[in-house]
Amino acid sequence: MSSVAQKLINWWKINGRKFPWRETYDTYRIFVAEILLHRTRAENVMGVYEKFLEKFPDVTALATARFTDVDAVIGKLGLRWRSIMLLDAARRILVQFNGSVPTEKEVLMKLPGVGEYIASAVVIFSSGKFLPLLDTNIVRVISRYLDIPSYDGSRRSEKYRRSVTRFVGLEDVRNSYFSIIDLGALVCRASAPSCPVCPIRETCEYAAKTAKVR
DNA sequence: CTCCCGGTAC
DNA sequence: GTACCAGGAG
Repeated sequence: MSSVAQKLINWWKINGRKFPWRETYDTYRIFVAEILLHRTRAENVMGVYEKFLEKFPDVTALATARFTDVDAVIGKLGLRWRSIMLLDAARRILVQFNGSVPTEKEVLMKLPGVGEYIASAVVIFSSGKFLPLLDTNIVRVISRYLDIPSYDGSRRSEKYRRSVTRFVGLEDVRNSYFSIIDLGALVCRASAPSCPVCPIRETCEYAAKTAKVR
């Protein structure tokens, strides 16, 4: 394992966030969580995730629900169209896959509301297999650490997809990704990053630059 | 590329 | 008031 990945995991074991959707390997629960986390702060998802599973414990329960009942639970997260697509996706999973969420990325990506990120996330977090995963947090961490300019399309950039491997320990892909995401959310924040407490500051280009300016 | 969209932090 | 959020669709 690269030392960067090792440092991130060590840091994460002490400072990482505990979310219920991180404690399961169940594809349905992970699928639901990733949809809810779409462009939405994890802290805000916390409140509705448990309630959602209580109300819709499996694909069948969700697929046979009315839109208004689904919207009543997650509507306050915004992005209403994703509620519509989530319900649509559940119905397709029930009919086409007999109620079990697909575990292949290409199949997942055909579902409404599921793109590159969510499909990869479901595979990674349900199986522990490695796939490149790039969200807002991860892109920001990589951008700063390697001093690569980031733009809106960095998520699909081949350069970024290759760079991810330096931050992920293949022995523990799940927790490794959690550690990068948490670093981006807690330390390497979009505004006012706390470089002094960062576990990988010693080899970070951004930290070196800002230290020089100071 | 733009828009989505409410909640929260600043 | 503005920026930002575990992205995806048109």
